[in-house]
Formats: sequence, structure tokens, C-alpha cells
Amino acid sequence: MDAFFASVEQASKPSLRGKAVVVGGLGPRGVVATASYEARVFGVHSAMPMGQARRLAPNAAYLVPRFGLYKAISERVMELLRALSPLVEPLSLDEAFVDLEAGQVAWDEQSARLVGAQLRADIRAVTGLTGSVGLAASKMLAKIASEQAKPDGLVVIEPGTERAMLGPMSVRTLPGVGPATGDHLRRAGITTVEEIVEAGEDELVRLLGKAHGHGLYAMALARDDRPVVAEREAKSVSVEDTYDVDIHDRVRVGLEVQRLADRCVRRLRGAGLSGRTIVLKVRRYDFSTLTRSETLRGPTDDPAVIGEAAARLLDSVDTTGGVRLLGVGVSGLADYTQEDLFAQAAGERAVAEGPVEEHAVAHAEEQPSLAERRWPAGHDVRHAEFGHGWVQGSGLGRVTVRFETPGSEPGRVRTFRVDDPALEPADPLPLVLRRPGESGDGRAGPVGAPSGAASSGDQVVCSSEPASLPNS
DNA sequence: TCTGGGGTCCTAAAGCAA
DNA sequence: TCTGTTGCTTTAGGACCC
Repeated sequence: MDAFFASVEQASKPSLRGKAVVVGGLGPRGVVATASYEARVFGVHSAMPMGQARRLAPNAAYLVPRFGLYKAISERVMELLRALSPLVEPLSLDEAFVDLEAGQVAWDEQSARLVGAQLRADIRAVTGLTGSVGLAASKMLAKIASEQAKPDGLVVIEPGTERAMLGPMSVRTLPGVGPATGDHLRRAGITTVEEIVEAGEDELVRLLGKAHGHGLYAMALARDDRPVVAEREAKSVSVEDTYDVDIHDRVRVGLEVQRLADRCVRRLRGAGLSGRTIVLKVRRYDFSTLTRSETLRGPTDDPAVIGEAAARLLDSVDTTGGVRLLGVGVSGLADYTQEDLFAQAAGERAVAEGPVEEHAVAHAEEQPSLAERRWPAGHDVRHAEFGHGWVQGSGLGRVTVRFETPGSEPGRVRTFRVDDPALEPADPLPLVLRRPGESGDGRAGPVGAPSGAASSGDQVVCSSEPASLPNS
């Protein structure tokens, strides 16, 4: 999907169409998740600190991500992909590989083009958004093709043309080459893909180590036979928080670690998993990051056991000077079974405190008073008199709302007190209106979700000849 | 206003067992 | 009994991706 989060926001907010839109964390330490193409013109891009984005594009709209909505839309797109092939490998909410050969929907360039074009039309019809398609004989090449196709395009890399195409491209084009590896190669005088080939495999391994060296050399020769894998099991579950202000108080650090451990356990249990290795992550005031881990005798999903392990790990960390981020994770995962509940020493305490789910419910039921309600920028609201709209901004006891819906003309702005009883949070509206003929099963209908996470599909591999690429 | 959150994979060192 | 080799596991950190 093209500029996915920002595109969703533009589709749901008519007044933002054609405008610079930046989606990301709005706190003092937020970063950009996605910038619309209009915002990219100003130099704003993903992972940039929000402060820098605001300096570059002070007049852009700045919105908080709505993962529930994005996830609902993503699932609709993934459905379209799974109709093409059983082999669909999601990379994120907005990208996936599809093995078209395995789906028997494409066998040559012509048929692949047709499938790709139809898919783009279907994505548009179902979501109202544009997606780009890259078609090639391997995952690496399909990915590169889809990058070239963006925005709103389709690119095919024909077999036999790969080497010539890759040669002059930057090493940074290849998957796995980020800033560090890119620098490393540049210092060795290697900046293009063909220079990797010229350097030779031995030199690559010497520079980058075994796995990376062999892998990168193969990629430079356009050799990539990695299969499209439909279901990948999670290897770890983790949660982390960056704090608006560094935490200095050791007691508070301990409390935050316990909160994170509880959140992590909730996610773990929600996925029906337990794990053996507990990991504590600490980012200090100077951005130095360290992890400490402990492996238990067997997998557990007991909040007391995991909380205590996290607390022990924290004991071994010096936090003087302050802490900017804390995280708790669990790896060495196993399917949750009754046997995993062998409650170890802390079992009784866990029972006394009740299951974590109850903690979660208790939190969810804490209703803030009218005056305490939060109005995150970009979220939907409903006003008793003026109808559906979204939060344009808030502060100083006021909240500014623009009243418009995906199908309306750009709307008017009005300002209210944050405790105005006529104003309440609302669910997102569907981006595409259901046509009269369609049944009410929701398949082409609303994609709104009360809260959630996002995902959508973007890249497409046509591995019509997965393992038969030229060898030299 | 410097630098999110959720992951994956790789490497290297150290301890231990065969 | 001593020594060396090999391989597995645990731990910590780094790079990368979206």
C-alpha cells in the first residue's frame, strides 16, 4: 500500500486530500510513522523525529496512528491476496509476498500482469486506496519492483534482465543493507551492486562475516530462492515504552517494569503462548541501550514469575542518570498448555492477586471524568448537534473538531470545551460506501473498528520460476 | 523538543558436556 | 588423568525491516 497510514487518513478526512499529512507519535519524543507524498516533498520521511518534521513542514496535518482502523483495512487486502494463492507472506500491515505460481493464477509475464492489474483494481474497489505491485521471479526482485512501482503502479522485472538492472543500483537497494552495512561497504570502496560482484564472495565474507557475506553476494547476482512462507510462528513477544521525560526515581522504574511485565503477559496469553526466556530492555538518558535476560527451567505465562524475573534483571542494571525507555519481552516460546502452568514458587501469590485478565478489565473500566478525556489528533468524534467529525487539535481546555466524513465535502471546524457533554469519541466510518446491491455481511462494507491494530498488503511476488534464475 | 514500537536474524564470548 | 576438539546453550549486543 502506498504511504499506507497517511493514505487511510486522507481517505477518511476529505479536507486532508492533496495535503501534507504526517502520522506518528505526537509526544516530545515521537517519530514519523508515515508521511503522505505531499509531506515527503518537504523532506519528511519515516523514522524522522517529529520535531524535525514540524520544522520542515510546519503546515502539515499531524495525526496519531489509528492501528485498529489500519488493521481492519489490512485484513481486507490480505483476503484479496489469499484469494490468489495459499502462499501469502505478510511483511507488515501494508506489505505481503504472494506466490502466484503456487496459486496457479499466473505462469508467465502476460498472466502475471493481468493478475497484478486486477488485484490493484480490487484493492481500490474494496478499500478506496491505491496499492502497488511488483512482479518478479524472487522475493528480493519483487520487492525492488514494488518500490519502483510506488505510488500507484505495477512493475515487472523480466527474467534475464535482473543482473543488468541491479548492477548500477546502490548497495542500499538490496535487502539487509542498512546504514551500518552501507557505510562498511562504502569504506571498502563498494557503493553499487556490480561492485559487490566485482569484489567477489571471499571479500564480502571477509568484510561482513559469513552469513551476511554469502547472502549479500548471492543477492547481488540476483540469486534468491527464499520461498514464500505463509505462516510464520512468533519467536518473541515484547512491549516497551519511551517516556516523555527520563525517569530517575528507582522505585518508579521498578513499578514501570512491573506494569510492562503485566502488559507483556497479557499479550502472551492472548496469543495462547508461554515462554522460557525473560528479557529486560533499558535505554538510558544518553540513548545507550542494554538488555539483560534470564532463562527459566521451563516455559511460563505466570505474571508473578515473569514479573519477578524482570525485577531481578533490573537489579543488575545501573539506572543513575535516568532512563528514557523500558521494555519487557519473552522469547523461547512454546504453545501454552495446562502443564506450563506448573506454578513454580510464585503460584500462590498470583492466585491471590487474580488472573491478569482481571487487571486488564479493571483498567479498561476506569472511566475518566469528562474533564479528563483525551482527544488525540485525528481520532473520530460525534457531536450531538453537528454529527460526525475528527479532532483537529486540542489544548488549553479546548478541542477543535472538523465535521466531515469520508463521503462528504471538506467540512467546517468548530471548537468546544474538552468537557462538553455533547461531544463523544466515535468509531471510524467506512472508507468505501457499500453499494445497494451488496449484502450486509460486511465484506465490502465498513472497515471501521472500535480499536485495533493495522496491517495491509502491498508487495507481490510472482515466483513463476522460483528456483530457476540465471546462475551467473 | 533528537532519535517509536514490534519484531527478526546474526555474531561472539563463555560455560559446559561429550 | 590430562589435553584438545567440537558442539550446544546462554547471554549480550548490533543491524535491519516496516
